Amino acid sequence: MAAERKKASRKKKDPDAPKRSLSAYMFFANENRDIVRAENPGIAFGQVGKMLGEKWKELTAEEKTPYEKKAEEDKKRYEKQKAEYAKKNSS
DNA sequence: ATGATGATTGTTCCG
DNA sequence: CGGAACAATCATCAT
Repeated sequence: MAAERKKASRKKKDPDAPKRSLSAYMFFANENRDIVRAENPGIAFGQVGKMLGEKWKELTAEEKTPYEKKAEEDKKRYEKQKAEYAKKNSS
Protein backbone atom coordinates (compact mmCIF):
# COMPACT_ATOMS: atom_id res chain seq x y z
CA MET A 1 0.00 0.00 0.00
CA ALA A 2 2.52 2.48 -1.01
CA ALA A 3 -0.03 4.48 -2.82
CA GLU A 4 -3.39 4.69 -1.17
CA ARG A 5 -4.16 8.34 -0.92
CA LYS A 6 -7.54 9.58 0.02
CA LYS A 7 -9.53 11.68 -2.35
CA ALA A 8 -11.49 13.93 -0.09
CA SER A 9 -10.74 15.57 3.20
CA ARG A 10 -7.26 16.76 2.68
CA LYS A 11 -6.12 19.02 5.39
CA LYS A 12 -3.10 21.22 5.62
CA LYS A 13 -0.16 20.56 7.82
CA ASP A 14 2.28 23.38 7.30
CA PRO A 15 1.76 26.84 8.70
CA ASP A 16 2.30 28.44 5.33
CA ALA A 17 1.75 25.35 3.26
CA PRO A 18 4.00 26.13 0.32
CA LYS A 19 1.62 23.93 -1.54
CA ARG A 20 3.38 22.17 -4.37
CA SER A 21 3.35 22.56 -8.06
CA LEU A 22 0.85 21.62 -10.67
CA SER A 23 0.86 18.41 -12.57
CA ALA A 24 1.25 17.59 -16.24
CA TYR A 25 -2.40 16.77 -16.20
CA MET A 26 -3.23 20.31 -15.19
CA PHE A 27 -1.40 21.72 -18.15
CA PHE A 28 -2.77 19.08 -20.41
CA ALA A 29 -6.25 19.61 -19.08
CA ASN A 30 -5.86 23.30 -19.75
CA GLU A 31 -5.67 22.49 -23.42
CA ASN A 32 -8.10 19.64 -23.41
CA ARG A 33 -10.82 21.53 -21.71
CA ASP A 34 -10.73 23.76 -24.77
CA ILE A 35 -10.72 20.88 -27.18
CA VAL A 36 -12.67 18.08 -25.55
CA ARG A 37 -15.44 20.31 -24.43
CA ALA A 38 -15.42 21.99 -27.82
CA GLU A 39 -15.78 18.66 -29.56
CA ASN A 40 -18.35 17.44 -27.08
CA PRO A 41 -20.78 20.31 -26.63
CA GLY A 42 -23.12 19.40 -23.88
CA ILE A 43 -21.38 16.36 -22.44
CA ALA A 44 -21.19 16.28 -18.69
CA PHE A 45 -18.04 16.11 -16.66
CA GLY A 46 -18.92 12.51 -16.00
CA GLN A 47 -17.95 11.85 -19.60
CA VAL A 48 -15.46 14.59 -20.28
CA GLY A 49 -13.51 14.10 -17.08
CA LYS A 50 -13.10 10.39 -17.66
CA MET A 51 -12.56 10.85 -21.34
CA LEU A 52 -9.83 13.35 -20.67
CA GLY A 53 -7.82 10.89 -18.66
CA GLU A 54 -8.10 8.25 -21.34
CA LYS A 55 -6.81 10.52 -24.04
CA TRP A 56 -4.19 11.97 -21.80
CA LYS A 57 -2.20 8.78 -21.87
CA GLU A 58 -3.47 8.05 -25.30
CA LEU A 59 -1.47 10.90 -26.72
CA THR A 60 2.15 9.90 -26.30
CA ALA A 61 5.20 10.94 -24.41
CA GLU A 62 5.78 13.50 -27.12
CA GLU A 63 2.31 14.92 -26.75
CA LYS A 64 2.52 15.21 -23.02
CA THR A 65 6.01 16.56 -23.35
CA PRO A 66 4.73 20.15 -23.56
CA TYR A 67 2.64 19.53 -20.49
CA GLU A 68 5.32 17.70 -18.57
CA LYS A 69 7.67 20.39 -19.57
CA LYS A 70 5.41 22.99 -18.15
CA ALA A 71 4.91 20.98 -15.00
CA GLU A 72 8.63 20.88 -14.70
CA GLU A 73 8.90 24.64 -14.81
CA ASP A 74 6.01 24.93 -12.47
CA LYS A 75 7.89 22.90 -9.94
CA LYS A 76 10.60 25.52 -9.93
CA ARG A 77 7.91 27.98 -9.16
CA TYR A 78 7.05 25.95 -6.11
CA GLU A 79 10.65 25.60 -5.09
CA LYS A 80 10.84 29.31 -4.75
CA GLN A 81 7.72 29.64 -2.74
CA LYS A 82 8.90 26.92 -0.46
CA ALA A 83 12.21 28.70 -0.13
CA GLU A 84 10.47 31.64 1.43
CA TYR A 85 8.35 29.42 3.54
CA ALA A 86 11.35 27.54 4.82
CA LYS A 87 13.17 30.78 5.26
CA LYS A 88 10.50 32.43 7.31
CA ASN A 89 10.15 29.15 9.09
CA SER A 90 13.67 29.68 10.25
CA SER A 91 13.54 32.59 12.54
C1' DA B 1 20.33 6.49 2.27
C1' DT B 2 15.91 4.82 1.72
C1' DG B 3 10.95 4.30 1.89
C1' DA B 4 6.39 5.64 2.62
C1' DT B 5 3.22 9.66 3.21
C1' DG B 6 0.81 13.18 2.52
C1' DA B 7 -0.59 17.21 0.58
C1' DT B 8 -1.54 19.58 -3.68
C1' DT B 9 -2.77 20.98 -8.52
C1' DG B 10 -6.37 21.97 -12.28
C1' DT B 11 -10.34 20.65 -15.52
C1' DT B 12 -15.20 19.80 -16.27
C1' DC B 13 -20.24 19.72 -14.64
C1' DC B 14 -24.19 20.38 -11.86
C1' DG B 15 -27.64 21.74 -7.89
C1' DC C 1 -18.95 26.53 -3.59
C1' DG C 2 -17.56 22.17 -3.44
C1' DG C 3 -17.13 17.72 -4.65
C1' DA C 4 -15.73 13.79 -7.51
C1' DA C 5 -13.13 11.02 -11.55
C1' DC C 6 -8.73 11.78 -13.95
C1' DA C 7 -3.52 11.94 -13.59
C1' DA C 8 0.87 13.38 -12.02
C1' DT C 9 3.87 15.11 -8.51
C1' DC C 10 7.41 14.96 -5.90
C1' DA C 11 9.01 17.58 -1.75
C1' DT C 12 9.10 16.31 2.85
C1' DC C 13 9.28 13.66 6.72
C1' DA C 14 10.62 9.70 9.26
C1' DT C 15 13.50 5.78 10.26
